[in-house]
Amino acid sequence: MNPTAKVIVSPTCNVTCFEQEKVARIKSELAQEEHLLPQLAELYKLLGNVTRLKILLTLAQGELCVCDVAHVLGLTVAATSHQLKLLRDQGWLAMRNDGKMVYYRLHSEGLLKALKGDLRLLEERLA
Amino acid sequence: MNPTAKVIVSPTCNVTCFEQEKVARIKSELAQEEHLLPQLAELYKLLGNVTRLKILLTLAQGELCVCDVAHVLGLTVAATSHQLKLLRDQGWLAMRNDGKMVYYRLHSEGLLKALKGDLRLLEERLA
DNA sequence: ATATCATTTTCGCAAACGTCTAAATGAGGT
DNA sequence: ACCTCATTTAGACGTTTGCGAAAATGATAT
Repeated sequence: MNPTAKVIVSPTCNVTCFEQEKVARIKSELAQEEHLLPQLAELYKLLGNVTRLKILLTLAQGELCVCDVAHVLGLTVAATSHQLKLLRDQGWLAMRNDGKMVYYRLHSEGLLKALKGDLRLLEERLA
Repeated sequence: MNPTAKVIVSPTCNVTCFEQEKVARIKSELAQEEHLLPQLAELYKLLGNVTRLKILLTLAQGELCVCDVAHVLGLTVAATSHQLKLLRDQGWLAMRNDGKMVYYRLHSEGLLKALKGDLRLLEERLA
């Protein structure tokens, strides 16, 4: 097989491409799951923050009001409320209103299970 | 039970705390897994980016040189190399040197499996 | 040794992030 | 009505991130 036949330069990114047909195949396969990737990345961004991970583990113990969560975290109530909102906006937390208090809790078990699974991956790698 | 007995103001963060003993218990339990949380957050930060997710899915198909990965992504080689390095630095990618070419591949199956699991969580929620 | 070419590194910049302070909202209690 | 207090929102500030452009590496070929 003539090696030069496999080399091509992309018109879009001006980059040499060696395995042209393989790249093309991967691109088209990728395009099919592409619609889910932004959502998955959003989820991971949400989890990529120690404060929010602590919130999830905290609420795994049951619902708490904002200032108690803030107390656990050692953060401002404002900062805590902000992070709670981010988790709630993506549907992972639910809230309950009682007088002037607001109680937050996990909305589903699924997220916590995924989290535990990923933790296991991390522990495996350490071993 | 006297309600005022449960209310306390933190000396550190100056925040009212209602369920003092529950908060204290959660804090101490959290402290035990605290050493793993930064690592877990780092992993999630790494995954919280569509470009890097695409790289992982791309290399799931087998090893590729940097410029072919760049071609799949539609990005500069420099940007691609940068993202590959981030994934490699955390030990999720391996590289092989062949002449002036560098071939990257997944270092373990575990990460991809975790990723698929988290994707499933996302799909469940949509249903 | 010189030129070529894949890759990496450095630099700069615009956008996003995490927290704080301060102001706004909203629900009770007096 | 007014005050108090839990919570949320707005504004500001320093840090981090993702990318491109350009320079630096490193290896091969002539």
